[in-house]
Amino acid sequence: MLVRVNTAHRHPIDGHLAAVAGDRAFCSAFRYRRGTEIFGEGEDAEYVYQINSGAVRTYKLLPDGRRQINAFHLPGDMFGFENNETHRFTAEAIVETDVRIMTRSNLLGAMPNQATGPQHLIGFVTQNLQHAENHMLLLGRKTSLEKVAAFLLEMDDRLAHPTVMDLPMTRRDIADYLGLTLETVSRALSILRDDQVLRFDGTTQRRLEVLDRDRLSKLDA
Amino acid sequence: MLVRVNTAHRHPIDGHLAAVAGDRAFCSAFRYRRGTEIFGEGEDAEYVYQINSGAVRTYKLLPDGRRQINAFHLPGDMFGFENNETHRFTAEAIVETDVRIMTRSNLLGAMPNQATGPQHLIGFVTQNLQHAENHMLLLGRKTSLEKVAAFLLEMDDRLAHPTVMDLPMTRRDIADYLGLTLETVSRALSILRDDQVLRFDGTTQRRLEVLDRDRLSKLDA
DNA sequence: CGACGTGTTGAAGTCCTTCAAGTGAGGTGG
DNA sequence: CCACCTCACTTGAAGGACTTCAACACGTCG
Repeated sequence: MLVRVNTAHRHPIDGHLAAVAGDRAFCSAFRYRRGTEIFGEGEDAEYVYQINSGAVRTYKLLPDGRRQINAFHLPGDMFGFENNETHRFTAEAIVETDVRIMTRSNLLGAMPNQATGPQHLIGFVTQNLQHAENHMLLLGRKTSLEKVAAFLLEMDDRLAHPTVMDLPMTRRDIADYLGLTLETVSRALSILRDDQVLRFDGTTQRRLEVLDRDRLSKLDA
Repeated sequence: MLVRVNTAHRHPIDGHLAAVAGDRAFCSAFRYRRGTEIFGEGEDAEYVYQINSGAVRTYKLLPDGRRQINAFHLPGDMFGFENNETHRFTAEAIVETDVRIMTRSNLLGAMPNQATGPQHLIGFVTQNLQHAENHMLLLGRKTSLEKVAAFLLEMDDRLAHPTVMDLPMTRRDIADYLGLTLETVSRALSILRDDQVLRFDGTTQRRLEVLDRDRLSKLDA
């Protein structure tokens, strides 16, 4: 499973949720099974979540079912914080996932007691915005191969360049993240495999090793 | 020219910049000619801007020149505020544009004096994030006709549903905002014109009237 | 074991892009 | 004042990248 070690992409709000919010904050644990909805688009934003283990996808749907995944969240990541009262997208556990939960009011109530509270919050939202801006460039202007290369580099980076990556998401998840179909993602991965840029590890197609990061970077525009 | 009247999309930081930041803040005016760069990606974020009149595009470029426009900014809009020290994209005046400028440090220094300062800032960033999230769905999962319909609805809404819209941006700008080519945008607009959804006003193709907002909404997924 | 979920690969199709030509408005200079 | 240039836009035709449809392989799990 994925283990979060990297510091480059670390959230400003890091470490244990309760530690950030202060002692008064109440923080409890929860477990979601694979495929379970954590919260839905439009629901009241009662809680803020931090992943202990597992992985989460957040996405929006069009009326006819077309899906756009905004982001994948890995251990250590915080998600579900909304400035307004309701969630702007749906969150689902990709695999069995352990999270820490704190009520929004507890977090907000505890924050101002610490001088760095509001800065942390702005930093968190800003980081999400930055990711979204980069992703708009990817979605609007990159080719399928560039998209898949960028995805692999992002995962590789967030997993601190492990020798083998064990991706929690399906090809369809990747496709809905990159604005492609699952077949196109599969084809792109096959091309990269044939070009010796990556290697599938074992029988499962989710475990792979990046063999040539330089070439991958060049492929990503 | 565009006149900002609408309240629905109004920024939390509204009204005159200096009024928001407090009396101590120093705020000056500046004018940019059509096509001029206001700031570049990677530059130090010294100033925060608010548009008095005109229009601004913010965008990112790929090494080979492919461009993705994140957002169009109209009178009343604030832009250029970065939580980190450098600008994450380039800003250019689309037409002759008057802005109010305040140094980042002045704004940040004056903000905490007002109880609502940090909330305003978070709200501003959150609003940008919300727009980016919706735009990712558009870029990744909508068809060309849906994209153009969504663009028209967005402009119509931000201009408070005027009888005639006078768009400041070119077809290429619209295309780079929607992840399309200018020809595809032009074709989509022609289809909408032929279908009596909109009408071009006069000889210039930038001035147009939305004839059927309901049909436009249905076309936008 | 057989059913299902996931992934790969091929072939056909389609939407958008690319290439190309033509129109019209606006600006410049002789 | 108008020829001339340029820029923005439209429209057609051809091409291509990605999607859609389809078949098959492999692991997992009831």
